[in-house]
Amino acid sequence: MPELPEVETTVRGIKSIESSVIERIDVFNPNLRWPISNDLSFFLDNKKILSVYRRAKYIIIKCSNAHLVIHLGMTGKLVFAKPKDTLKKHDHMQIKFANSDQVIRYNDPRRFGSAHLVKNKLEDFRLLSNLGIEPLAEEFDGNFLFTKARNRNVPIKAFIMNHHIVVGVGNIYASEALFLSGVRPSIPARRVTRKKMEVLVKNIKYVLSIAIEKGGSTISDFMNTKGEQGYFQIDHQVYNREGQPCNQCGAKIKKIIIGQRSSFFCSSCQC
DNA sequence: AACAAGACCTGTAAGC
DNA sequence: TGCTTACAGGTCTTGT
Repeated sequence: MPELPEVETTVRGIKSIESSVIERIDVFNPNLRWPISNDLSFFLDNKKILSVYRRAKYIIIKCSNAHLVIHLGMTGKLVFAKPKDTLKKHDHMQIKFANSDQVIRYNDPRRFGSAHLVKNKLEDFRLLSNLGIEPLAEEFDGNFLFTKARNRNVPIKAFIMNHHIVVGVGNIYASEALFLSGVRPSIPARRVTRKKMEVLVKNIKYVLSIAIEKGGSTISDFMNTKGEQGYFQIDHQVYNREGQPCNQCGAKIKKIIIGQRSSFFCSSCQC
């Protein structure tokens, strides 16, 4: 469950582990995108969790002596369970908390996710050090995006999904934000006007915020595992609606491939 | 520096 | 029913 709102929902869902002590970490299957470090347990057992937060789509668990950084990839999930619950297929690791019969398990069928032990400065960690701005930050505005887009010929959709520019805009919300902005996903980034960039930024913030709100509404169910519920509540205007009528004008939604990713748009509303 | 394409995996649904 | 194929929410790495 990977787009930014789902990651944010996950972070909020596990926020309660802050100030808990990790009793032990068990790695059942280290094979993720990168192998899980085998000294995770050595460094983090009996350490206190100071805070849990998100940067881009990374979940950061700050412990007293190091950071545990988790990415959910395409299909990763963090779910609460009881220690005696039987392991599920694709459970890769488990964090057990002291004085509690609660564990968090990381499950990831496609293994595009990862988990890292960061012992040194977090800012220097190679996967975090070159990231762009947070989409919900105030400094992310029309001027910022317009300026960054000078001399950039990539399609605007690929541009807003480039996390060296802005992080956390995934394939679904890129299509949705472009539709709401009346901007065709295939046009070169440099050709989007300043005014359109302002609208686009507002809509990126809008779709992500709404999705976080909706995901947030299922947080109480989160511990019961139904993590994906929030995701499917969201009404998509264009995503995955090829051939169906546009909700604004009735024209058929089209699908094209941009940067090897499916992209959906209305050729009448978006130019 | 910028961009395109390849790579990593399994599960599911559609097509034959 | 069973086999084959296409495709899926991400992003790092390699090659032009």
